[in-house]
Amino acid sequence: MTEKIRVRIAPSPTGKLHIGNARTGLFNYLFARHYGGTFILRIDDTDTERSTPEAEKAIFDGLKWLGITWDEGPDIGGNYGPYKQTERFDTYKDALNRLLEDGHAYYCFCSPEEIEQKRTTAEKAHEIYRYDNTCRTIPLDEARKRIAAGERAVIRLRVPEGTEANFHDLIRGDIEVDSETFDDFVIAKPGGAPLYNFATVIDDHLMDITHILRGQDHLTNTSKQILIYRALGWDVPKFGHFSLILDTNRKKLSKRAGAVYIGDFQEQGYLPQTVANFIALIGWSPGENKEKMTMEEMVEAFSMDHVQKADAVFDPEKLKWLNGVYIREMPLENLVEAVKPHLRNAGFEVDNVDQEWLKKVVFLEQERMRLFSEASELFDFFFKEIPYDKSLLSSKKHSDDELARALEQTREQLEGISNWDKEELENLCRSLASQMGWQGGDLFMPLRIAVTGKKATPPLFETMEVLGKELSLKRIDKAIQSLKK
RNA sequence: GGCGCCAUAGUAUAAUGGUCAGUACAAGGGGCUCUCAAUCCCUAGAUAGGAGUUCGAUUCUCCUUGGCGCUACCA
Repeated sequence: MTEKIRVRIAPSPTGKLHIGNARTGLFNYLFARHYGGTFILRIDDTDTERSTPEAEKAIFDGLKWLGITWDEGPDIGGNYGPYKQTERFDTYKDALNRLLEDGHAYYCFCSPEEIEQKRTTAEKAHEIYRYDNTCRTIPLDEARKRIAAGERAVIRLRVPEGTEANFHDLIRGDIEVDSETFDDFVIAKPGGAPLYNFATVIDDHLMDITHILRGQDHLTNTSKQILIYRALGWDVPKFGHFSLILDTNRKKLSKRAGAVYIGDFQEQGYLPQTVANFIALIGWSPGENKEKMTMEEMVEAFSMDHVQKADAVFDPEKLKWLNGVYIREMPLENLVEAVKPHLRNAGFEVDNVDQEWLKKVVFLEQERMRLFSEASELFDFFFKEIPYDKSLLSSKKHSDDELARALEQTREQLEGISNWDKEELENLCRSLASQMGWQGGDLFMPLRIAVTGKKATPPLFETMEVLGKELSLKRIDKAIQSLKK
């Protein structure tokens, strides 16, 4: 590619940053970086009813969190600004006027009610609704007079009969569209506020966008936009349409699927690099057996050749696995800091405790954690009293009485231990078990449950070491009591 | 309904006009081990169906079926 590449994402600030938008953004970013092009963020806020500043901020924050940076945008400016559509209305007005003067567009005075009625009538008759061109022949000066007199009118594009709007898609190849389906569609609301398809074309052209890479849900818009490019006499950019992300029921990813907004993943304790890495893998592969990649590696490897055509299901399980991979290789200090907010959230004291101790706690769980939000459950016995469940303690091999005696004996020996560290603990418990004629595990499991309240924990003696002598003995006592009841 | 897009194991994907269709997650089994995890080994599992082109198709063409998207004076 010799031309200077310019790509953009143009989200509308009507909600939080959706994972699909984030992926489209990421692909555009990777494409731009790979080819040394420019990546632009534009805010498509022509829908003033639904656009909010909060949503706009969520988009900025979400992209930044993922590590996606842009070269031009509403917050940092650039040579092709402004980068918000609401600030470009004059530009649209000019283009609209040109189209009107040239006869490529015309005013339409049909009311929404009339249109709606015609539409339903057509549907009832099992006919395809197309605008019936009622206002197509109204001369421009007459239309202007009527508007001046207070009538409301939208602006429609004049689409010649039999017009084709086929195009070549970078991902899908040649797309052929039945020209019968076009009608004179609306490009601006009364008052001249541009509609999405129109504003987008103007902006993409004026911002010198070379490749429009977006979701497959825009595939039908593309043909309409091509008609607008032609009416304006502009070159048509290249298009590529990514597949959609589906939930595990093969439906468009919705809130029911759990996390669908980038902020959700952040809250649940996913690492940004996990999420960026993983969403890149939905619908794209580096072409070799490689999955875990840094942003730099993805930039290096990215190519439209390996972008998938078929829709892809988002698999939350694999995301968790990947996050676990990243967590395991995190420096302990970072992990401690990452986990703290989640522990605080669960009501655990993490600030006024020995930080070295906290590090040990986190270290014990590092390879067991897939999500930061799992921390509170994994760690609870380090921070709060545990419930004693006799049935959990009981085993098939030994009676409760035997168990209680064994624990009493163990407790006694533990009491006199000189160095409360994992080696000592293990040596002592092992010899105790063999004295009793027990398998190590037969003693370790009740001990584990006594000190942690859980069957699955980090290695017992390391855990006891971190728990400390006092607390460990206290818990063993309680366990003995509950066994005797 | 109309228009469009898509189709490799449960999921994400790799590959070639011609070896046992490869990898990862998930699943099952095993090793290690005080449990869990991590890790290692093993197993099962896919080219939607039907025609055609071809010496040969999972790959190219067509049809069927299925899935999805769009069908606004939203974006």
